[in-house]
Amino acid sequence: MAETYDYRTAERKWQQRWDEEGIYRAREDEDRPKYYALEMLPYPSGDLHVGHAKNYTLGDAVARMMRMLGYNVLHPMGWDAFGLPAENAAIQRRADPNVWTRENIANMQRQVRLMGTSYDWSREIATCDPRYYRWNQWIFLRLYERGLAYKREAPVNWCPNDQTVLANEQVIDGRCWRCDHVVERRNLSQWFLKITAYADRLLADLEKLRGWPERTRTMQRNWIGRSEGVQLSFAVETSEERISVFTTRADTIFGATYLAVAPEHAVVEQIVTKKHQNAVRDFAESLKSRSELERTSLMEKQGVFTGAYAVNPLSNERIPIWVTNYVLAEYGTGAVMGVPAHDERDFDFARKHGLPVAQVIVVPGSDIEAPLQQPYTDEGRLIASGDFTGMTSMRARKAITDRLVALGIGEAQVNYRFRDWLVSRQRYWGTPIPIIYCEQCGEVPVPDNALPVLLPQNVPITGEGSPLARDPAFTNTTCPKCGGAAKRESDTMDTFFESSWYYLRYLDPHNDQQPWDPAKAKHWMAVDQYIGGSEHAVLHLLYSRFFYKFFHDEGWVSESDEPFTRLFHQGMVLYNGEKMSKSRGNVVGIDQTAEKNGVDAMRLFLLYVTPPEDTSDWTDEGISGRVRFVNRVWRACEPFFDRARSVDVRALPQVSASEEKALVRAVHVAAKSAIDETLSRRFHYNATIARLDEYVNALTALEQSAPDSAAVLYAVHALPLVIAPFAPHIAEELWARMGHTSSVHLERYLEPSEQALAVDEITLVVQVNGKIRARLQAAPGISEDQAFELAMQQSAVQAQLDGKQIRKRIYVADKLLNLVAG
RNA sequence: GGGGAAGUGGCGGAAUGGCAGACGCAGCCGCCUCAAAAGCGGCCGGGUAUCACCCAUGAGGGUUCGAGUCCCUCCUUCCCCACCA
Repeated sequence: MAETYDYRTAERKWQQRWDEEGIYRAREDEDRPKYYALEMLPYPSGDLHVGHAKNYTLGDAVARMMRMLGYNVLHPMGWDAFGLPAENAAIQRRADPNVWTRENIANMQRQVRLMGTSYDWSREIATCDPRYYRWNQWIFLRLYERGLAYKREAPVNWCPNDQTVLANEQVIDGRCWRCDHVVERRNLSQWFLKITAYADRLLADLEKLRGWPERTRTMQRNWIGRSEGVQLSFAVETSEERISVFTTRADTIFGATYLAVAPEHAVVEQIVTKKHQNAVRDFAESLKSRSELERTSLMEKQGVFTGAYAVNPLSNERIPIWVTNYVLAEYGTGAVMGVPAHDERDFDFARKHGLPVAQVIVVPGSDIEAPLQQPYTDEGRLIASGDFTGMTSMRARKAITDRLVALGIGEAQVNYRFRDWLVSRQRYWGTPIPIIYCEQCGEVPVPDNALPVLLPQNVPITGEGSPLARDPAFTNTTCPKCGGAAKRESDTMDTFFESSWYYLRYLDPHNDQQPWDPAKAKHWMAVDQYIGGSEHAVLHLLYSRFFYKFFHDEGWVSESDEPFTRLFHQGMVLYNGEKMSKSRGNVVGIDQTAEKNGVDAMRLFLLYVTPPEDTSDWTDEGISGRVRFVNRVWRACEPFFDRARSVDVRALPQVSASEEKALVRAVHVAAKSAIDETLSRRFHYNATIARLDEYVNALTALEQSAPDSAAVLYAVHALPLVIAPFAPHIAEELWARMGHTSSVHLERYLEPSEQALAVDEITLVVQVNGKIRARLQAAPGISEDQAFELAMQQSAVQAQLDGKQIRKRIYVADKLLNLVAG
């Protein structure tokens, strides 16, 4: 009676063994090339589902492949453990955020292990651990010393539901990224990180990131939003005030027919005339009470006249100053020159409010006297522009900028769309910001030797206001400078702070002298392959690049100033075509799936169902195909354990029959596919697993017809080696059954042999005028003339050539012969 | 409105410019069985005159001896950004 494969027992046994023997532990080793494989660290929300599993399975297959290809692989895992869900659990069911998070970590760690992943658990981190967030505070202080962390009052995004501020990157379509509540604008004093100081490098270095998806680079480019232009000021007729505007189209300055100012702009109060005061105030008030979402979705351009006029510094024309809803207070100077003839928004606004449209650029091929029916936003040759008339737009921009500089009222300027990163949060479950406020000394940083500033336990969390601010035991302290009574900062850090540098802590997770040893960073960085969802294309990936450039400037990391050499976004997993969610109750959990199908089948299915970057659909029928595959692998090997033992898998078997050669070839084709997909970084293991199917199908077939063949014994013994990165448990079990005492995962991968991959016979396609008329079996390397002779003997070819002359012969060696006739 | 990616059987998908549909799922037929499950074998884009030929990779054009693949136009879907001056 044949023994059947018991995946439950085998999986448990091998996971335990790997753990005990620490076979995935990484050590610095100068003799082998290093490879840092990393998946984005998860938030410990409670349970893993097959969506997580896809991410970790892909990363694990890559790490295992690289390990078997001779690389010294670092593959760590940890927990992004601070954040709002823990606090919400505290509010809803009085759970302690610390206990809640620890329990979730324990459960998710169990599930990640259950998947048979090859992580080095000795490097595990949790960001809510004081031994970790201590270094958050340390890094914050270094940023502070460099002037890269600062506090200021600014209009910020406030989520009334989560009772905290949000970074611009966390506001999606005017809504909170976590709870989807409409975000409000508030003027608050908050901590910022000066990411804009790195704007140019963050933008320019995107060019270096050839191993990143193009669309992610484009998204970052657009998010940074660099634009070159000139900032110039207009005199106000009845006031000492001047109004600065930013424009990328200085060449259109003679076409300015009004100035448009944001309602929040400080100059408005100074210049507005008595007569217009009420209208302007009402207008500003009507906008203030609206959320940013309402304001921007309102698209319709509105505005009121201030009664004041400005003077165009080059044409000396007098133009009215309007307050409008379409000028953003936070971008540029909060004011723009309105050029209706050459800007779509200005055109809309001017037409609505009866402002003149002054054309200053020639529209090619049209009568310049005819009034413009639509704005002309392309470049061209200038008219009606004083000294600059006749110049091209490009030349005029330069000349006009030079003139404005000479007049002392303008300068060339670069503006960025993105803003500094708002990092303070009015929440409990995060890293305390290590700053103390003293009445005598002002803002004082906590000294390094007083770190960490511990997050206090047992603080009441109600969901209203900042919990730390209401805890006097925490806020009351003494000033590190003068020793007098002082107050601690009660805000905590955005959790993206922790995740911006965690990949460095893995290198040196137990260091209590510094966040990491720069020598270790020199050895292991940069991350060779980073794998995670595309939802972090801007947020986490931009922040991390910023941090890493700062670390590089400080000399804490060497080599590159980019942390992630190659990036891969895996697609999400649906269930029966629908998004999985707790509320729908259609989440496919890891525990049930592993129990029902086995982990190897689950891993194989996730890699097989689609290319990894595509959205995959989990179906119960689909996984059954891989369960069948695992069982087929077992049945193909089980009767041959004893005989296959003595076969040397590192030497090709002596075989002559074509079926035997075909089987040996199938083994090597599969191995080559696995290697090619890994080294090309395409990771299309769906194709590799199809080759594994063919391998096992060929093996099963030959076992029927020639069970004693050397090819069968070779293919049986090689199978665990070839499937090891994808189905690690059954691979290990088979390997052990064939007499090996050390792990298959520490073996070198099967090296594809040219000889084994070679074919005895090729099929040569014969075309006449591009249509297939015959197929010839021939030896590889057949000459064109020989092929032609054989082709001409084919009746189907003769029939097509009947009465025609061959004008041309196209020959692709070992593939095709095309006869062009007419 | 701008930018990006993609359209191939009932489904997921495969195919360095060279045999379209590998491999699998579902389905159908058969073997095994008292029966079922499992397993094994076969069929499985459409048409017709079925050991053969014709049509077929969203639609239309182009380049080429040859196009699913490259170029242009259009249609559709998905994603991202969206008053950034």
